[in-house]
Amino acid sequence: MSVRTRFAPSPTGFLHIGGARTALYNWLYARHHGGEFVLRVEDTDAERSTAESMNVILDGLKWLGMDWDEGPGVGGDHGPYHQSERADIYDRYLAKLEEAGHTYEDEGAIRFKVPDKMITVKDTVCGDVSVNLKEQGSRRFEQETKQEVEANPDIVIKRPNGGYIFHFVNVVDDIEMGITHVIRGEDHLSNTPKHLALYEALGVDPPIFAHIPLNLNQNGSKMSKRDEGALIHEYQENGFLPDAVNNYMALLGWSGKDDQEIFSLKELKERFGLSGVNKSNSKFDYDKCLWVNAEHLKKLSPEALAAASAPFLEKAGIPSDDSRVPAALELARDRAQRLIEVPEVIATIFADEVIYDQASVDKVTSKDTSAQAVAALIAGLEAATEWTLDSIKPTIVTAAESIEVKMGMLMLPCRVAVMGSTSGADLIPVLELLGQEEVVKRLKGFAEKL
RNA sequence: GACCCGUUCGUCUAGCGGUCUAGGACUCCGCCCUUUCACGGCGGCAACACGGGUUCAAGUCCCGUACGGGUCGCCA
Repeated sequence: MSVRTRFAPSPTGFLHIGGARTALYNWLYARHHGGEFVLRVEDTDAERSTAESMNVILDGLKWLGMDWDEGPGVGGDHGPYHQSERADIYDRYLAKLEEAGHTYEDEGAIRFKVPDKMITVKDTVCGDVSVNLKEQGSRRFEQETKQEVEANPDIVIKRPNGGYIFHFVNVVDDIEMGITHVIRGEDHLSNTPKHLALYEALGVDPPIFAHIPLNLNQNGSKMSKRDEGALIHEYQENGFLPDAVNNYMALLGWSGKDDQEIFSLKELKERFGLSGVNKSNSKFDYDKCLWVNAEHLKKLSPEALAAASAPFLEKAGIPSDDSRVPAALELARDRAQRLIEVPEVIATIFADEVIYDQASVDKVTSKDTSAQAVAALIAGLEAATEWTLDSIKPTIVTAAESIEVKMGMLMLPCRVAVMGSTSGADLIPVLELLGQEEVVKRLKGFAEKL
């Protein structure tokens, strides 16, 4: 059986991590089975839908590396892919429903008669879930008054203004687009009996449903766009790798059932399956997401690292054609969890002036041995006849011996004098990259502070 | 409130009746490596929500309770 999945976002102006994760599961499932992934825009609610708000979502998906076989920008045989342009299709389906006597008018709106019987959702993740819509819908809970009131269980499928309602268009589109597997958030589980009733009234076999658990924030409530890590474009801006984000999203609700946690997109594609999806909601953990990104960073080829870092270097004013950049990036890769941290680690190498971190400076200047240490460093390093990775360390050792201290006593002052901070990249390679002249210059500049 | 779903370390999870004195990962804490910063290595803290069953045997099956989440729109 061929597989066709879909992601059907409404254009809200943000690609939310929950939505991206749903998209990912659908995409992964389709790709794993060699099937198709369809993108459809649910913009029936015209007020909040703009081209721009949709582009944000498309850009997010593209950045993550999810391609769609049909949908906005690529076309396909089942278009149009914006619900706002599919009115005639909905009209056609509504006529079918009307003919079969499944609908009636109610104050200008069209309602669908809900059957008075148990409807069972056979969910791939959640198992069988049964409900009687007529019974259920005959009462409604009013949030404001906290009261149950009588209600019409028959669902509205068309508004008096002619607009169609989600449940109806969702079902029609999935039928028309030949969707075989509907993978969506568990918040839709309770809606699914309505959809099943619609499928039956239309005389169409429903697709396979899989409702995936929700991602919650640290407080255990639904993630909102204010929560850290909620918006995909922020990952991009902060220097996360797309594959790392995919990796982390996949892990939120899916497991490969072994101890592997770091997956490339390709591996995810090979291994993803609905049987690995679990039933309970998960809380988003930014720290773990950072760790996953760091792991992906470590695995990047030098070329890929350079390419991914380029925008961040540019923003920091580091010339990417500087011959020292590749070496500097290697120094940064192990201590940055995100690309945005890369410039912080290596900026001092490319800076004309050392930018001193006051706390680091204080730490060094408060020691009365520091002046002597810096003097020894200047003397030793200035006199060096060789300046290579291998030669610098012995030179510093010799300088330390000249004032009868251990090398460790010189490293911190040297670090702060040259790099401006007690933390940062590996010192010796930085010295090598900077060159003898620059290092001595920086040491002398720092000596004046003492 | 009614209905639906869920409940293993703080968090993500493994576990599909015996191999569980419950495994891995993140975080945190030690130690080692490093005469610098990290990476890394090793180790530690830490969980089967509760109560009843079923069974020779239950984290694993069943039923309750509690807690959490979801749905109940002429939003999607």
